[in-house]
Amino acid sequence: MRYSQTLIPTVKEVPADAEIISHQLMLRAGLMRKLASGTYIYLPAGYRMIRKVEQIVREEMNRAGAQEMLMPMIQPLDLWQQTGRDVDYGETLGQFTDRHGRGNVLSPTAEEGFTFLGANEINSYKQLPMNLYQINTKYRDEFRPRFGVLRSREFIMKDAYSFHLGEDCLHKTYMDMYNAYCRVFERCGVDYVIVLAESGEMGGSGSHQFTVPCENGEDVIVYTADDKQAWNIEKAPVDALPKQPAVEAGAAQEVHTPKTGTIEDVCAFLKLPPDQLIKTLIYTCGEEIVVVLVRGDHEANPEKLTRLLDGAHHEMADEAAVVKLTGAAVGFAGPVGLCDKVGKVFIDHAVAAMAVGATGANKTDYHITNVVPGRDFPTDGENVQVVDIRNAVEGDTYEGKKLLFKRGIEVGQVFKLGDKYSRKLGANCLGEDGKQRDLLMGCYGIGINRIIASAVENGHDENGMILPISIAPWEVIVTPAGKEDEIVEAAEKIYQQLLDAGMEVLIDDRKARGGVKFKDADLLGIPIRVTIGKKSLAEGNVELKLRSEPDRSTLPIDTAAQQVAKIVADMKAKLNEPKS
RNA sequence: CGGGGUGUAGCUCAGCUUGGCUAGAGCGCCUGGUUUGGGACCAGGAGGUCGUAGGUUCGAAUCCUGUCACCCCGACCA
Repeated sequence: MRYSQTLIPTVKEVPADAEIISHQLMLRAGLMRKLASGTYIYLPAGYRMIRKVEQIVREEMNRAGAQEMLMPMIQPLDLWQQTGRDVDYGETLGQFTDRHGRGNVLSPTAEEGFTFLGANEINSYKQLPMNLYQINTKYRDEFRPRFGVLRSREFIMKDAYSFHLGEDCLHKTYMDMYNAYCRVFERCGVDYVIVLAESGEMGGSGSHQFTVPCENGEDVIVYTADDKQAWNIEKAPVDALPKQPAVEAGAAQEVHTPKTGTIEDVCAFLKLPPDQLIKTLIYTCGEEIVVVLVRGDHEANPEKLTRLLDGAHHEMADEAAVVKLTGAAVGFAGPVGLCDKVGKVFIDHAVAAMAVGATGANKTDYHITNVVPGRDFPTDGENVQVVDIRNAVEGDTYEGKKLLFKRGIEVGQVFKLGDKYSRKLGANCLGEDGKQRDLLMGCYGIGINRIIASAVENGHDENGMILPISIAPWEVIVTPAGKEDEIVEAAEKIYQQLLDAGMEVLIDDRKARGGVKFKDADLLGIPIRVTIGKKSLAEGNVELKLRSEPDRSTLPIDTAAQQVAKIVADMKAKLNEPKS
């Protein structure tokens, strides 16, 4: 590829609306441009990277026995209504009505489509296991796109769906995909950690997430101090806190606390630290009211609640429901006298461990102090459970081991879906025994664009990107530093030799000064630069500069192409080595 | 959706508080010349309905109102 004939619009200045380094560099290096909030145009260099990542994914999927196909991106709404996910996805689901008045969905993921296919085409156990995938554009109407490509509305995802009868069969494919994912991320040259995850909107019964540790990540990873176990924050379990020693608490007492709707206000007013408050969260789950109690300084964990409700759809109660239940304005709910009036009460361990606390009085502008769990409200009973229902925080332990936190970018996730979709969409088949059973499914996603952003987050310096050779837009850049005929001719010759040796090469044939070319080559993060300059050429040499190394070296011009080919091969081989 | 911020040349921004000649700078782009291994220099040039609609005014980039777009924080409130 010739630089002069390619659109690589690098810019010197940091774009004003890019906050994080990967976003800045992807714009500055001319990989992409923004079309609108959360939608990006991929330019030639950026798209080359996309295709290279796709190709690695494709090879590993095929190796793992999955078959590539293509699902429409626009899907009928009624298919989504059959699984109820039109509701579960909510506003994030992009929809439009066509000229015939039919509802359509812009696919944010494709369980429905693939299950539809499975329902129609899989009839016998003899076809199983079956594992299908696509690499396709996904659309999610994010409430707030941000961080460039990390949370965009439109993105490219590899999504695979497997079909089985029997847990063992599902588990085997699940592990095959798990291992394939490890190979994908290793080959792409990104560091990753595997964490136990909740299955979120997907529903199901087992999941691992592949996360690239990085400061700007949106996900929080929780791991034990011995580094043996890791979870997504949504899933991380915490030990129950030790019961605080009982104190001589007087009787519970109502206190007038005007205009104190938030924990902060209440703390300030009552002069209590937040860990002595009990937060009362009210949810509706169908017709049932569900109450969750957590300590004032803790956060309830929606995924843990979902699990406790067996995946039933629920949401925060609206204002009217809260007023109706508590008889008070929002902000003054409390457990005292409330537990009999609701369907379920989940009390976090940390609340049950409190000796005494303060909480809402179910009366507008009043709180109650000196509340003793177990005395003033029940901590057991038919509808009351003490459970782990909050997010882990600094200082928590699990099985006695200290929990630590770091941020990361989720680049892939594997799920066991069980029969959640197959049951609803009638995807069943005949087993060996001639009996009809629902198929078990697994699903497996990889965010293609996020792999690139992650690689940039973790591979850059003050001059630009430092890319792994497997996903860099070009493996080698040939830079003639000078416009003398002999330099240009030598550069063209070595360019041709490198091409002939099967490498992906960019020749910077622009009529620009050397410095400009070096800056752009660095910004683009091309792993290997071959420079043809006057001085070294006179000695029969070219220069070699690795993007990841500070120093340059020289190669004899006659064997340079050969040696560069070897370096490229070595770099690639290194990425293919199994992780130590 | 709530809060905050920003919209002026392709990019980064100044000008707005206190309205007033033809709206500015740097980078980028075009032409000519000198340079030529780490984002060169000199000279000349192209490029802007100041997001948009309305209002106030003799006069609006500047003041007021609406609206749109973009960015940041939050959306678990008890």
